[in-house]
Parts: sequence; C-alpha cells; structure tokens
Amino acid sequence: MAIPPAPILPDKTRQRLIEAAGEIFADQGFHRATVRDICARAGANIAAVNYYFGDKQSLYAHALRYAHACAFAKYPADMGLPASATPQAKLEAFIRSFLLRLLDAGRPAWHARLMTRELAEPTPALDVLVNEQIRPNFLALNQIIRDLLGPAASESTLRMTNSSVIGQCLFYHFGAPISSRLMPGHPHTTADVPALSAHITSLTLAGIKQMAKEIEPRRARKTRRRKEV
Amino acid sequence: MAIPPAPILPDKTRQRLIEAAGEIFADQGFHRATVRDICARAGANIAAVNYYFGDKQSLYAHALRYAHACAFAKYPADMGLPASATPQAKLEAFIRSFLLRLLDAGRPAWHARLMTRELAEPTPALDVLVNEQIRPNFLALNQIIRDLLGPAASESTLRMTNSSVIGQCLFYHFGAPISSRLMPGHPHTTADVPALSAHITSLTLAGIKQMAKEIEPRRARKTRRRKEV
DNA sequence: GACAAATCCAAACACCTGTTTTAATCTTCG
DNA sequence: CGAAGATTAAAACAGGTGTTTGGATTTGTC
Repeated sequence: MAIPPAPILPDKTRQRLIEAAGEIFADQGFHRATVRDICARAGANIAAVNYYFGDKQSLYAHALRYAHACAFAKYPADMGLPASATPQAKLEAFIRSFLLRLLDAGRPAWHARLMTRELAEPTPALDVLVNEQIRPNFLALNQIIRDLLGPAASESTLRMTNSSVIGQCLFYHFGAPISSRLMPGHPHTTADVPALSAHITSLTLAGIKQMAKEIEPRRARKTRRRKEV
Repeated sequence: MAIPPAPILPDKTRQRLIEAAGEIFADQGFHRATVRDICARAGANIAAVNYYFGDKQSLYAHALRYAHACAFAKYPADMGLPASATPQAKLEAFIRSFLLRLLDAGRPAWHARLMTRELAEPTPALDVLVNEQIRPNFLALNQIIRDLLGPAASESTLRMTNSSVIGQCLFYHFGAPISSRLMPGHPHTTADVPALSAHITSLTLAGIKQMAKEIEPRRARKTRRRKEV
C-alpha cells in the first residue's frame, strides 16, 4: 500500500517498467502504446511485462495508481494547512494543490495526462482509483464548501458548487489542446498557479457568498451581520 | 460547406459511413475502432471507406466535423437571442446552449464524446475544427464577458473568466465518469440543464461583479451608481 | 563453490489491423 | 438495348500486436 514517495530506484526492473509505462501510456494512450516500446524504454525484455504483471492491462493499472500516488504525495490537498484554518483558506489550498498536480511538468508529469485518457475512456483501473484516492479528496472539498454555504443550502446546490470548482481547475489541463490553438503562446505552467488559483477562489467565493445570501433571507439577523472572517 | 441540418438519407453509403463512424469512433476511440466494424454497422463493404474517403483518418475527420456541425445546428450558441439582449442574458444563453450540446443524448450524441477523445489525444482534425467552429464561438463568449467586466479589466482577467465559464460547463460531460462513480444515481441529462445553467450563470456573474468592483475603485461614480439592467 | 530460485532473453506464435487488388454488379443515359 | 462509369464485393496483402515458450543467465543462500 505504501508507495515510496521518492521512487528513484534505478535498478529494479519492475519499477522501471511502471515508470516507462506511465510515460508512454500518457502520451500514446493505452491501445497505441506497445509493450515493445515500454520495455525498450525501461531497458527490459519484451517478456518482462508478462513476467511481472501478467498482461498489459495490469501494468497500466499499476502505472495509473502509481502516478496518482506520486502526485498527491508531492502536492497534498490541504497543502499543510492546519485544521483550524478558515474555510476560505482551505478552499484556496485545495484549488492550488489541484492546479499544481494538473500543471506540474516534473517527474510524474503523466499523472494528469493519464487521467485525461481515463476520462475519455474509463478502464477498470478507474474504479479503484476513485475509491482509493479521489473520493477522500472529493469529500474534503465537499466539507469545505458546506462550511461556506451554510447548513441551509440544498444538497443539489452543494453538488453544483462542487462541480464548478473542479470544472474550473480541470479545464486548465483538459482544455489545453483547445486553448493552445485558440491563443498560441499562452501555455499554463506551475508559475501561473498562484494567479489562477486566486482567480478561481475569488470567483467561487463571490458566487458562494451570493448563494448563501439568497438562501437565508429570513434567518436571524445576527448570523448575517457578522461578516465572514 | 453547408451541411444538411436533418441528415437522414438512409440510402447513401457515404453518409451512412460517416454516421456509423461517428458512433463507433465515439465509443471505441480512433485506434480501437476498426474499419471492419464501421463498415459492418453501415452495411457497407470493407473497401468502402477507402473508396469514399481514402483512409481511416480522413473518415474520422469527416465524422468529427459532421458531428460538431449537427450539434451547433441543433443548439446555436445565441439560442436565438436578439443582439440587443443584455450581456447577462447572452451569457445565460451561451452556457445553456453549451450544456445542451454536451448533455444531449439525441441523434448525434457522439459529438461530445468525440470531443473528449480529441482533447485526450488531439489529431490533425482538431486544428480545422478549432478554426472553423470553435473559434467563432469562443470570440462570442469573449465579447460577452468583456461587456460584463468593463473595459478596465485586464486581458488576463478576461481569459481566466472565460476559462472559468467553459470549465464549469465542460465538467458536466468530462467529469461524468468520475461523478457517476462518486455519486451513483445522479447522471445529468438535458432535463437538468436549466438548473445547471442557472447555477453556473449566477455564480459566474457574482464573481464578475466583484471583480469589476475591485478593478475600478476610483472610477466616475456615475458608471457605478446605475445598477446593471 | 554449489545448488535453487529468480530473472532475463531471443525467437516464435497466433491473431488482428488498415489497405489494396481484381473482378463482379449496378446505374446512367445516348 | 448496351456501353461507360460508378459502386460494391471477396479475397489477399503486408505489417504490427500482445502473449508464450524454453532455455540462458544472474542472484541469493548455505
């Protein structure tokens, strides 16, 4: 279960296969990527993938899980914020870590690209990924937004606001093929993350503030009079 | 250039090939889809794709363009709004038409799925699609948001707000594989579009309003005093 | 150093792919 | 009708795929 956070063990063939697979699956896709290419890049024989993983699909599943674990290890969703932080700060941290994972071009840069492919064509590996890694993250965001919206907000409002946050973040990776064609010369990197996360956070907070206001027009004045911290 | 808006000509092999191709490419992906499957579904011989389109890639390009044209013909971006409508109304129409194109499960339901795959792995066909169909739509949104933000807003603010709108919309199609696993039993259809577009519009407008306020703290009072229509 | 297990290797297997070829059939129209 | 052209059909082609095999090599352990 515990996956090494700094996984540079250049000697182990199995590990080299996982990393080569992540890289090649990410920019070729599952079907176009060939085990021959993967083994060549890993410096291993063609039979190695069968020896260590059984088949190509299983190797893919391992690569996907590994990439995600690396990305979350590098940029944890709470960015080290204490539990006592304000919901606003937590939301900003969530968004920032999300964007960093999506835009980082560092070591496991394939993480986001693998995810994109998984969304275009889900494989069985997605189910375990959602349950093991995505769901806890999702629930954390849910709680942050619930704190901001207040208890009076409906479940559907909560869900939609959730989707708005995630959608805004994802677009900076997903939409890249279109953005780069519409506006060449404006590729996004981790250097842009502070500005992007500030924008998404403030836009979302403004929306949430208005929703909260619309929802509880006849609540006790007291709760409305105290401006949020 | 003009593509028939109601393209049910059951007899023409070429047209049947395009439609079968759109369907199969959409749920198999370019590489996994086989010309044998496509021809079988179209009731044509294997050599037909070579006869009519030259090769598989060219057939794919035709199917992609056709699907997009159908979707925009069914749900035009301005939803029939007059040019004199308020920017707020135009924004709502843009978002609503966007969501309808993404969530419609009607005849060319492959449109959005083909697009998802194109984003995961762009092909040469994406370049012409962006230039012919996506760019005009993008510029229209740009203008709407510029009208809402005011002339003082920076280009980067404009771009980011743009991305926020598109990202929120796209997520309801893109994120479906994850949403359906996180929250089974809440699939989105065109029936949800009014609620979704209302949410996205109001959240975005609240964000824009606040940005406009932050940008021009020392402008002539007159422009700020008149509430927007 | 010797034995056994783990690992690696080159080759072959069985299958599926997009594409082409060659001929048969249908359509069009003088 | 009947020839010219457009369309369809069946089969084969050439290449690439994941996977398996059986033996060589390395590694770990006494």
